[in-house]
Amino acid sequence: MPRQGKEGRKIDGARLPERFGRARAAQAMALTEDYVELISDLIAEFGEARIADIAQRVGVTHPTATKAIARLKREGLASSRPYRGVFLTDAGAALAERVRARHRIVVDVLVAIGVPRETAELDAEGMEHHVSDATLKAFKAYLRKKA
Amino acid sequence: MPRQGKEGRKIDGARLPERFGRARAAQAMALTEDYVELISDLIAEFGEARIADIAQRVGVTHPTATKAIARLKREGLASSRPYRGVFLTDAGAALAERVRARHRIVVDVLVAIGVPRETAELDAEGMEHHVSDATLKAFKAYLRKKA
DNA sequence: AAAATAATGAAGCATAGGCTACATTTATTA
DNA sequence: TAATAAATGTAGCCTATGCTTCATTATTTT
Repeated sequence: MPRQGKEGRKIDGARLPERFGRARAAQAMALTEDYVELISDLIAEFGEARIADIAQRVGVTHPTATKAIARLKREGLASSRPYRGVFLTDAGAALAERVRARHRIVVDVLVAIGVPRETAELDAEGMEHHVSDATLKAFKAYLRKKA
Repeated sequence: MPRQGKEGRKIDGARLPERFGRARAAQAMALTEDYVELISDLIAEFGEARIADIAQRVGVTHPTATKAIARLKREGLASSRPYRGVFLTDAGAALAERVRARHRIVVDVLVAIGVPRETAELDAEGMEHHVSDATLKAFKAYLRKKA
């Protein structure tokens, strides 16, 4: 089979690797978003978010949760002191709020389209992390129009 | 702060870790789906899928692509011989076709809702892997109704 | 056909997110 | 208050997916 040589085929502009780089970045952000939202939920529900509860809800062992929290702290989204609960910084709380709002919108759009509510909740959990601001804006407009 | 003790609070049924386990599994599947679809594209376009082209399009170095292909082979989705191109097994080709069809539907739904085509293509790339069969079915019904 | 170029393979390292096992600290309870 | 139970911390290992570097094999080109 011929190799590319000096005049070899070039990558089509519409299919640059950027497409996949996005996916990898989004995946990293997804975990962050999930943890932050969960911490926010726990604080709202119990007044604090503890490693054991976080681990249990995420479905990992506590050392794994500890590592994740350490990452959030590195990123300035959470804070904690030894043997005490985990708290969100202002940045973390703001992120949690954005995530929560986006989640609601994604679910509402899916339901509006005809997806059963329960399925919508499950799928939104994975999909929401890949919804760009532009798409979110379109979703909001769609819901407004529908209402 | 009080610990759980013998009568500690229990996890709410609606928020079982399953939610997160799903996300982790989906993420693993996503890469598989992307590679399989890409190989299918390359074969359709050039008659063969070569490591170098796969790597370039995915945006990784060739050893990384080689590892990914090795995984596909382990999973029975692809085949290859040293210094030759990569091919899909029947299972791999079938998966590629399903992925392609789902991608189209997700993009079409986003566009129908009012998302700009280009944005829809980008976001669909990430979202599609989390669209369950149930949601896909609802998407199809929605598009039929719209048409 | 030899030399140069392109593609593939293989080895070794890094990082992220999992886990288990064990040490330590805090909170309950006897 | 001492003993027990629960929660947290720490260390070390595993797997997956990246990377760089270097060796090898194919293909082009001279």
